[in-house]
Amino acid sequence: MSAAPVEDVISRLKQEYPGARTELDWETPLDLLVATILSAQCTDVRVNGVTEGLFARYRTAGDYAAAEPAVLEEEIRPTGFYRNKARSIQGMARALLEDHGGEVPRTMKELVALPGVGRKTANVVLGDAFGTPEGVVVDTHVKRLSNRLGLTGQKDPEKIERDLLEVVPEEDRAVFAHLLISHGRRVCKARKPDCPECVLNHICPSSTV
DNA sequence: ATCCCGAGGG
DNA sequence: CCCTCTGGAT
Repeated sequence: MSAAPVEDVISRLKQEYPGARTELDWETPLDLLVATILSAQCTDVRVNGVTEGLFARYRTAGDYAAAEPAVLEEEIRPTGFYRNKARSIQGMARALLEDHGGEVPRTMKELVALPGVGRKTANVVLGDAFGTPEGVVVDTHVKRLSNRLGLTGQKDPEKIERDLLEVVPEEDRAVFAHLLISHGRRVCKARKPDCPECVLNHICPSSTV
């Protein structure tokens, strides 16, 4: 079967998940930036469990920069990759202090220049914290569902993003990832996709029903 | 054994 | 392109 029409995918998922948004807990752009760094290869439920206490203690870039590395490592340990993530957070925080007056920058170019921040994290911050998406968030769910739906045949996240930018309307850029992530977690799961319960099963080239 | 809102280095 | 980094759930 050919690729699912992206406008149908979006409209049906909007009906299914009205008000879909990030399920990471955050108050400030810095919170979201840290939470997104912590979310690598980790469920958002686990990230939220860690950030609940973390964000109460670390309110500014200076707080992260001043932390004892071993202490921060222990505080974020349950999210996995804790040494790399602690290094990323502290390097990112120092770069904010040195180059951006302690504030989170608002452009893709500046965000991806921060240690530990790639396009995925930058797209999350731009789309969700600032409401000015420059691209499309491609995480493990967006990657999997975009391939199953035939919206791309690529495996590399940057190539997937290029394909998606061509077909996803600009006004839906930010919500698109949240729709696919919501659906990916509840129905179009990695191990056992629940095709009989999927609202896209009639237009999905990978549907088993 | 596989997967979870990845990034950096080789 | 590949590999590594890490822990916890399923």
